[in-house]
Amino acid sequence: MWRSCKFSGMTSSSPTVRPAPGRLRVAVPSVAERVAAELRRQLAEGTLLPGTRLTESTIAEDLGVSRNTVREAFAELASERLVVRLPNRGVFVANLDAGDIHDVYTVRRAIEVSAVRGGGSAEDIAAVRAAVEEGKRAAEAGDDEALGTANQHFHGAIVAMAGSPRLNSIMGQVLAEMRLYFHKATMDADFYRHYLPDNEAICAALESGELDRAASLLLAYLDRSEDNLSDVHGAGAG
Amino acid sequence: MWRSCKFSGMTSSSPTVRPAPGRLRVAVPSVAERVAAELRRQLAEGTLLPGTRLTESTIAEDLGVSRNTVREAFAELASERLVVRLPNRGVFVANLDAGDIHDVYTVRRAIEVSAVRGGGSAEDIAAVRAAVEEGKRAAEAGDDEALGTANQHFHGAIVAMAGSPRLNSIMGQVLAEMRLYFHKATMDADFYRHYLPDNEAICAALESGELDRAASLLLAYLDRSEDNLSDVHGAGAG
DNA sequence: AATCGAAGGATCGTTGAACAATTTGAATTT
DNA sequence: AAATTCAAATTGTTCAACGATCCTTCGATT
Repeated sequence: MWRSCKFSGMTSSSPTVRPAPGRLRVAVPSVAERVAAELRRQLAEGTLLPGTRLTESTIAEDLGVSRNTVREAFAELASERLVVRLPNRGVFVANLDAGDIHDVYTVRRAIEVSAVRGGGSAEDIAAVRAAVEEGKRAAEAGDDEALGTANQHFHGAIVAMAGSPRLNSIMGQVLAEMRLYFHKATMDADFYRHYLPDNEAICAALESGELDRAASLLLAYLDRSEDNLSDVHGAGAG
Repeated sequence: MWRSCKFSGMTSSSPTVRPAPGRLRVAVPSVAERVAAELRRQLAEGTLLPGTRLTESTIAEDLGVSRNTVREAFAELASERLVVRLPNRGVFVANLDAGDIHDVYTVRRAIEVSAVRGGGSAEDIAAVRAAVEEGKRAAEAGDDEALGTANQHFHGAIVAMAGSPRLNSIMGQVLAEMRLYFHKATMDADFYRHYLPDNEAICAALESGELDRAASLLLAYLDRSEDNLSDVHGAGAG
């Protein structure tokens, strides 16, 4: 269940290292952050499925870090709702139910529509366009994985138009939650393929400055997407 | 700077306590959570001002907990953006700048407007009304503190209309960030008083089902509020 | 005299071990 | 079959230690 993936060992102290004199150090992530990143990666990848229990000591050993550090990583992931902490019982990979999915879409409707209504710079819109084309290429190549990724890029680019670090961060978390759900639900191979025309239409509306139109297209898209996903859920899970 | 406020001591073990047989225990918050709550309280109250450094060992001693526990609490507060962690330098109370304020308002515009557009149940709207009246009473009583609180209740009730746990949580964090800023900026005693008519108008529009009108009133309110706050900032801080 | 660089001290980051409290599941009893 | 007891496993929390890093001070150099 746990592939042994100690990441790059943390420092052997060579005697005379000058610690990069200038003020511009690259801010090496702490061990706790790296553990969180590693777990996040496995969650996104589907190695860790919803409901899986994450035992502190096991993860500590597997990653070669102390329990306390794992704990800090858990706190981070819990704040992102990727894992759930049951007091005295342990940490479990979040298992989204129908209500969560609806809630996630409520958040997406709020911030994506708002971002579209506010419009964006030429570069922002170019990034949206790039995601649309990325999706088309993935569809032609028949790469479903890449298609899903492109779709997330599309919606990420939509939110990025607002130029808000906080909205970007929220969107990132929400997309991570959705990824979690996707691994649980078995869905059509071309689940995303249906949305390519929507993405194209929304992007076109943005490019021609029809913000209101883009917003209503997006809203309709999100509603439909939520419906489809709920159907999948009904079929795929108990 | 730190009032000694060890919270209720954590358990002396009496020999034969039966641990409340049933499954319905009240989920006592962990020590880390209580530390986070205590710090959050002091941040909201203004005891801890923006820029203040929070030293692990000091807080650990003051609250009578271990450094590791304080660390977990810091992680929680950092995820809420109430404190900022500078690697190897320490944890500081977040010090919002003009960009942060703008960003916070971007988030508020997104989620508050969206919530209003979606409308709410009779109870939801009644809660909004209650917050409006709470504000009126505070204004009459000349209680500025209560006025600010009522205003936050008003906007909290707006978002609560969406019935989304995630949006509520986001709004809670955003309001906490604003409170942080308010303690730093010295503003007119009746800063909020100007907004009472706006709140009333928005609430009235909601009650009569004019959702679009309520949404545009709210949007205008938020824009004006952001402007006012930016002015205060320009005057009050360097 | 101003600048640069080398000690010193303080604090953070992380570890490892320890122990109490709690949950869980199995064995035992009624 | 239901209830009770008991032991094992895991979490929650503390404590002590140590290297790494930052900040300050002090002294040497140009």
